[in-house]
Amino acid sequence: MLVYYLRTMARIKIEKNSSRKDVIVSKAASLFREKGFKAASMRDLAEAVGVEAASLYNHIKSKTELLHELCFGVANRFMQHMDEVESKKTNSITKVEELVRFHINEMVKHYEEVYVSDREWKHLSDPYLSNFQNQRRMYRKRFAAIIETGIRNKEIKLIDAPTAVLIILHAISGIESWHRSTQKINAEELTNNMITILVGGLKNV
Amino acid sequence: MLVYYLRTMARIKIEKNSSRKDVIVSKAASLFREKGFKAASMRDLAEAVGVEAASLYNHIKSKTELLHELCFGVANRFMQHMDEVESKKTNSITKVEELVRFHINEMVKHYEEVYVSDREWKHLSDPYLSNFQNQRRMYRKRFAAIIETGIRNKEIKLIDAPTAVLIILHAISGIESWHRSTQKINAEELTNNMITILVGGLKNV
DNA sequence: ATAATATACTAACATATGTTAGCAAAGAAA
DNA sequence: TTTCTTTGCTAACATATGTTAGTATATTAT
Repeated sequence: MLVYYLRTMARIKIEKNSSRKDVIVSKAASLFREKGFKAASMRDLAEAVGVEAASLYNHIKSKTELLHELCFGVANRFMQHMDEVESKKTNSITKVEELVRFHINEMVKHYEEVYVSDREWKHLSDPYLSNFQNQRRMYRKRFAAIIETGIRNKEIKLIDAPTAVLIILHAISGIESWHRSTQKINAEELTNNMITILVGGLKNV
Repeated sequence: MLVYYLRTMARIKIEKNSSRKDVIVSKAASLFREKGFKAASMRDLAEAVGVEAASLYNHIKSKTELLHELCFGVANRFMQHMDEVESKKTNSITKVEELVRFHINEMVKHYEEVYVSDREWKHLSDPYLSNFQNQRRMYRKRFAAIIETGIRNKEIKLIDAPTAVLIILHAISGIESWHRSTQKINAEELTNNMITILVGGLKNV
């Protein structure tokens, strides 16, 4: 008896409530994170997805569209959270702490996307590029405003607020190294350490 | 009378005590910083230098060699400084402060190179890649060791030292945003703000 | 002035890359 | 089953890119 092993056509496997495009975007995130946007080719992506490069174009418009989706997905989440925090009636230090916690949490849970949004947005093209840059600027301004309020209320030291924002945001993006580290402490411990250092400082008083 | 405007051959202009290769490496730094290593082409670089792409190869071996030079140039300076700091007989907080000041100073004075070394080393290829990664790991370990000593001496709060290092280094790399900012405070002021926040913390005590 | 070296140019190569066209197969709707 | 839509495949394209070969032209040394 002859048995013919006919190769069936590949198919992108999807989970419930997710499209094939979602799968592609998600794999793109981890590829762009690993190699960088420019160095990651559509053929690489296709292989990761388990399909031929041309097939991807049944689901997406272009490589850049993938970057859009990733960058704005992340940016929107952050913007929305900023709205929430601003509307709360807590003091400034608490707001700062909440923003920091959210950042860390996003970085830990959606590592690849946040990382890509943070490091690869340069490769967006206008009008998306300017749009994205504006959103970032806005976010930082609003963050700085919270710190400035805290300074006026004497909750926070007299420092340059934009510099503080810059430090905080970049410090958090350092979780990248933590994420790759072999001897990771757990996420909660990491968060607490970060809050201690960023909010409380290093010096023992 | 006929006047012939004969185009003379282009030539890479050099300053005293610098080779043509130095000029190329330096221009490469700013290109790689602006566009990223992969997105910056040798033709871009050639144009920046004022010469045809092929001519670059009279001075360099390959595009990757440019990245080597940049990355290891920076790494070596940092390693050497670490040697100096370790050999000093000051307390730990002072050592940390000195390391931070050096970082900021390097970032401000050799912005492009430091930035590239920090963000584009991924595109190195072995054996340079592993070599570079090892150097980084070593540097962070030595930095963490200083902090740990400080913790034992009760100079520094009881925190996870590797996390502290991670925060500090990434916070400093945020100077990139400062560097691009239109309303820069001056470098000294920035440094002091950073030290205040990183070493002293945000909270007003 | 002549020879030797350093540096630049043009042309071309091999390869990688994003993307499209046209067609085949699979799944869903009728 | 038949029809329609979705999703995949192969082949090919245009372009960009790193790099080399071969040659011409400056600059430096003799």
